[in-house]
Amino acid sequence: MTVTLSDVAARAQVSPATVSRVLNGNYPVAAATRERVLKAVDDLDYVLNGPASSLAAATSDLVGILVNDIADPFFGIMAGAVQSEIGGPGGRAGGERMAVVCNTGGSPERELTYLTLLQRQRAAALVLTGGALEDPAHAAAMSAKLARLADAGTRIVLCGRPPLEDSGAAVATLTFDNRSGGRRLTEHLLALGHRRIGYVAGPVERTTTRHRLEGHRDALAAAGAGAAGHAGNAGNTGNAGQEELTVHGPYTRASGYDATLELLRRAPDLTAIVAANDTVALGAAAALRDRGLRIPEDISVAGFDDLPFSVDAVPALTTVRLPLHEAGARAGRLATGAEEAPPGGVATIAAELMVRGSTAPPCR
Amino acid sequence: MTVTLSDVAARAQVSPATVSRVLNGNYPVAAATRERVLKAVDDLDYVLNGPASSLAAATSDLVGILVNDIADPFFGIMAGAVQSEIGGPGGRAGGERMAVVCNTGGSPERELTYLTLLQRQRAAALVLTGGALEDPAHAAAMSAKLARLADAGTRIVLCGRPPLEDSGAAVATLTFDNRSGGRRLTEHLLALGHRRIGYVAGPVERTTTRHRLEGHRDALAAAGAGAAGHAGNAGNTGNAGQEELTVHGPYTRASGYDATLELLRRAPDLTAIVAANDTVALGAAAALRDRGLRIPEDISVAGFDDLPFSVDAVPALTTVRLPLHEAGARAGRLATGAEEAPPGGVATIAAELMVRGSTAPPCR
DNA sequence: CTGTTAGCGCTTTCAT
DNA sequence: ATGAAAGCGCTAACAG
Repeated sequence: MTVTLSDVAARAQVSPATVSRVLNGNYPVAAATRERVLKAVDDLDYVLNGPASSLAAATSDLVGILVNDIADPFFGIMAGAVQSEIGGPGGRAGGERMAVVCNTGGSPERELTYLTLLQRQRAAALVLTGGALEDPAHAAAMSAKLARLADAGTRIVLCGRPPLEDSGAAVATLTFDNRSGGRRLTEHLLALGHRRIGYVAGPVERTTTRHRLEGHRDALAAAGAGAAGHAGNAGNTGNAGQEELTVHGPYTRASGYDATLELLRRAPDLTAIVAANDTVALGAAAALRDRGLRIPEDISVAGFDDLPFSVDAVPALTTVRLPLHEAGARAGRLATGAEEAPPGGVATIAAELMVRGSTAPPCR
Repeated sequence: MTVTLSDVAARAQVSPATVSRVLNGNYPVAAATRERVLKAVDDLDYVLNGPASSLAAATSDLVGILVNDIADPFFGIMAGAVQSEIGGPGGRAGGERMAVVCNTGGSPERELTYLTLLQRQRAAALVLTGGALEDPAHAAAMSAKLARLADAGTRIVLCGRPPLEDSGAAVATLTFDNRSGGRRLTEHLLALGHRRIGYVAGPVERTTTRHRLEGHRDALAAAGAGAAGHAGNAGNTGNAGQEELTVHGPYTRASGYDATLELLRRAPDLTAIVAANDTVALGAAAALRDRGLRIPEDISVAGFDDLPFSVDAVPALTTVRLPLHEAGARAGRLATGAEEAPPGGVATIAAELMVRGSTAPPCR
């Protein structure tokens, strides 16, 4: 019923082995023979049996992509870029890899389970995107599983995630400089004259959250120290009270909205709000608007990531640009071996401050 | 080196068949035996070989999802919803299906190639999202391939795409009512008093583009007829000049921007612009702003889809809401057989008009 | 409820 | 450059 390799072989009057060689193009075959085989394939409408092929070859052409949430453009952009480079149709000849996108929803169990599932599929490569959970037990479990996968020949790439601590596994890492980005953003606000800055952070125990927040606090601390040096007055820029001006929540618009209301309650004299990312910033802006506050006249707002919609916010959102597409594309090339791993296995990807209309000097 | 089913069997002192039965949970096994097997699996850190399993069972647990562009939230939301229902980790017991997301970029060749690739993988199901190309040759090729896939046992679901014309293949279809949505949106503008309405359409030869545009023109035609009936004056609401007020382009912000400038050039007296979707509308709004026009005082703007960012536009975007998440989830259930196909195989999903701040009566 | 026995369709040495 | 043959690791009848 279903046509197999040997059917093709029979029709082309060659052995199954030859057909296989033609199809895989990884072995010399006489041009004439190749033509004959290709014609037979066409005549018979033959489609290779992937599982059989993967079983025999002990590897598949599946590339796993782990994301928190594919509906979020932050991940969608990276996933799309990875895909464009792993050689789907239209890619280089023979490259017919497909992307298996796995939504972890930020759950550690699912992350681990997907790793197992991908191991089961004998995935050719694995790209883990976005920040990592900070739980040590989970990190250890991940490292162990990744090491096993790497041993089995699966290429591992981290994209927008900090390098693995321990694991001796050969893992290529592209990490975003969230810390510097966060620092530069807050420095920008400080330079404008802001002193009371609210911070809507991401969920706790995630590297992205922590790094961005640390950058923010680094900037505050530096400014506080500087001010103290100048006038012996650390004012409100020190870390005292910083906790009070920080609210954690998921990377969602709703979280930005609610957290902003809460911050306003805690500190009505806020002149700026920094959000964990652009989506959260949109929620923050909505809350401020609903409170009758003008941006940036009454209060400045800033985000992070520079997602496509951010430039269209009104006023346009000041944010930190992460080259998501470029990073994803590079991750895709690393996953296929088309590009060399960076020296030391880790490359840090710079974040760029984008100053736009949503931030301005505080009006006194 | 790598541990196999029989290793587990040996350790648990049972036959390989029993281990397989435990793992697949589709056959009665004594509780005690099951425990023993599970323990051996755990001890040995055994991971099932997916390709081998798929080869023997003649089916895989892969579900293909075809999208135009996964970075676009329109597709990201649907893909995420499909995924959440096909029973990845955390889904119902035993359901360990994974989603293979295929970016076609709107290219017919890639669409076809991905179909072949998924056929090669013996995908358990296939979800095709978004509008279809209108080229008859391509449509025929798609139908033929889908029929073959369906024959081979792959469940086919169309999500947000019109039903297949010919194909006798058993395909479940969830189609968006783009036409009604488009009509209602334009009716809303007409009711507000707009008569000169520009339309930034999507790419030609796509069903989504055509249906939305037809809805728009239906509304105009109806209004023209009505006006004629009343006062013998079809004014500018007839189809005369409609071509001039329509510009086609891709579903991108840039297209919205450029097309709007072009429309303004052609017809400076426009009082409203309808965009093919929200992303395009954002570009249109940006162009208008750059031209110094206020929304909605000087000119109204409307989109389509109601993507998450649309409510945060300033002013909030009037648009047509498509229940992308719900549709995707349902498609996922259809793909796994968890839900019955709708009667006749086709369900039309209603679009809901969302009137917000970006549309208002034209000011004379 | 459990074991035995054949393959599933392909790749890949090893010959020639 | 091509063919022959031996599995890859698992599932699914079929017995018992």
